[in-house]
Amino acid sequence: MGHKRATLADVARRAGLSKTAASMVLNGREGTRLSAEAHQRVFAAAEELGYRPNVAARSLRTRKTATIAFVSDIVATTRFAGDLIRGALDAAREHDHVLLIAETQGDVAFEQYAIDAMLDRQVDGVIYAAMATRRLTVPPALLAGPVVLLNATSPEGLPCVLPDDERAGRTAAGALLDKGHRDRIAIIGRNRLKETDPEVSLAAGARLRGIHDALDEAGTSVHREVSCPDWLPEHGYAAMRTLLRRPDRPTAVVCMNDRLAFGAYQALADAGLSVPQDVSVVSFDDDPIAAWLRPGLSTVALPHETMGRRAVELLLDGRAAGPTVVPMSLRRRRSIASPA
Amino acid sequence: MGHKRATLADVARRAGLSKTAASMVLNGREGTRLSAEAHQRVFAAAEELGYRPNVAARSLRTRKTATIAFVSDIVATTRFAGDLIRGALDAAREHDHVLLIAETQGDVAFEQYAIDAMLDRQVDGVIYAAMATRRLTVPPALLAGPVVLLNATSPEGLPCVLPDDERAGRTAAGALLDKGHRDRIAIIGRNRLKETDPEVSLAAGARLRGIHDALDEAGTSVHREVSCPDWLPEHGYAAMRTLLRRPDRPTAVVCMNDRLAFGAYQALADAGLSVPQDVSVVSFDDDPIAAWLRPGLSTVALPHETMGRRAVELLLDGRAAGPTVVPMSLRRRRSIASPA
DNA sequence: CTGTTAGCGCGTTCAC
DNA sequence: GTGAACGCGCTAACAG
Repeated sequence: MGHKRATLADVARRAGLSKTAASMVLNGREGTRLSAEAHQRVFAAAEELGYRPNVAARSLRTRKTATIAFVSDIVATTRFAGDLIRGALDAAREHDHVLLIAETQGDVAFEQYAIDAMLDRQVDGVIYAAMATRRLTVPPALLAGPVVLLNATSPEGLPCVLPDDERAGRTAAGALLDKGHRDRIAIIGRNRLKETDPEVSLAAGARLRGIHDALDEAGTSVHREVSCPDWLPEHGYAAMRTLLRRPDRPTAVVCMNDRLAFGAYQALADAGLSVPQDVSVVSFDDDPIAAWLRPGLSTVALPHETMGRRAVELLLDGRAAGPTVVPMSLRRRRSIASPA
Repeated sequence: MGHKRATLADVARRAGLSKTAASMVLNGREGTRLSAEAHQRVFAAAEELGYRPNVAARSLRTRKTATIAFVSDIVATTRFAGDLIRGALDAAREHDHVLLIAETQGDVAFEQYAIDAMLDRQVDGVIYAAMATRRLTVPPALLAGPVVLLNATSPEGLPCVLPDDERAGRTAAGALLDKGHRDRIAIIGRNRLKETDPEVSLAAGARLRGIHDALDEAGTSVHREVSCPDWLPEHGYAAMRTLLRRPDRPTAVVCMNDRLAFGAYQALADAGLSVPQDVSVVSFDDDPIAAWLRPGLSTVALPHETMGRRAVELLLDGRAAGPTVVPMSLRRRRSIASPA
């Protein structure tokens, strides 16, 4: 690949100057040390030869590769991984950097491999990403250089980027309160494990706190809460069915994520009820299905692209410490109405 | 990053040998040239120092970086991008390689930037991926080194990896025929642009041919075909409604992708019809929603993970030319039954 | 047989 | 403005 590329020596020769001079000119060093004429000649030569520096050679001296490692636990599983990566990619490009990616699949051996591979390539820093917002422990090898955690925190208090799930909870509940819902708001998706183990999820507890706080402040409280073994459509379906079995049906439901909401929609349809006339629904994530549902699902969006971007900015900036919280905003669609 | 790493010189010194000896031992060169004892000493020293070669330094001489560029048009938009990448990542790891990723966003300037950045880093080859199966023209700069197209072909006849959409079409139609559907099979998702412009889609035409061929061979033909401006749920919804307006309602429908099928499900539900008792549905892609729908949607899966894997295998193997076709298989769920 | 010396590859940087 | 060394690992040529 890239066989007969012009080297700095070629440029220097063509410009009739030394490699040193060429290097200085091309790197914009030393304002007046070289004549304007020398500048012209070097630029012209570089242009004519299509010169591009060899990053490997350069990094040997400078110890900078303009390359960032993006290591995540799982890239393929969730639709959101792509947004995280895209944001990171965009920011990297803006700063003339490039991304080396690897995934650990939650496997210690793979993780070790990935980290070694990145370090062998002298990356300038690493972004360590989790696909579910959670706390994790960072492999010690990473602590030697710049790291930022993406969608995760760690006990070490490293710089990290997190979505603001607590405010998202307030936002979701607020959207319902604003429309006049009050004493018949239910929650679908309580889950003890997700709520109590920060290594599993940080989102569940935070969203819940936000919801409860908002209702508290409005002088009311949750009507009913249904637990789910996981946050999948089938669990949302079952949860909504149990809510509908009771006579005092809720006027509104907040689902802990969009997949649950999808299941809830199905249960409502099966029961002959319609959204939002009979029951309003609000949720979290802004999964693509939120827009595909009929009526469109109002949901508080995960700002994954922004988060990915912020992570590389923090990494390149270098002076960040502690968490950076990215706001989540409500995508208003048609699933919320005033109670009948 | 990686500040005080041990160098080859450190290893050699500790082993009491020259760098040459250490290098040869560590690279497994020259069977008997060095004593067994020397081998021991070098290995021991390397082990004790945690030595790992500096890839940049090595590549300066060998011109190999054990790094593959993965350049795609769009990573974030579709859920499938992740699978393509994951497959590539897995195969890369198995061959001790690493992936440098970039996306062009369909923008010529971004593409130029990405390619230059990859080439500057002396990647061993590039995988050029498209998120929708289509024909594209490869930037000339890439033709200088090993390239494989992923989910795309090019006029140049470069090595490429494609899903077998034509057989997928036969498979989908076959699943319906097997259950006894015959003269009332409809298609949702005809689209002249996708079917005729290979730079837009190669999948549409191929799937359609497969479906038609299978019906031909069964001595029948398509009952009705509905065009859609795009392959989104809303278009599937509209298409199904137009089918249902006619008195001779189809007994089965094949949707050109799962998102259309999702819309079709909604229209059927709105009409009070049920899948598969009233209408059977089969589709393509195996989007996650296929499993979430009720009943589960039977669909012919895009083998994205396998394709990603195959692409790096082809690239590293080096001797491939022309297309490699990856089979698509039917995910049997509950959306197909015998006609009433 | 067992090993070493002396560059090389490419760009940066120090001392003159 | 320049020569020469340097960063790190590989390798042709050479020597005990």
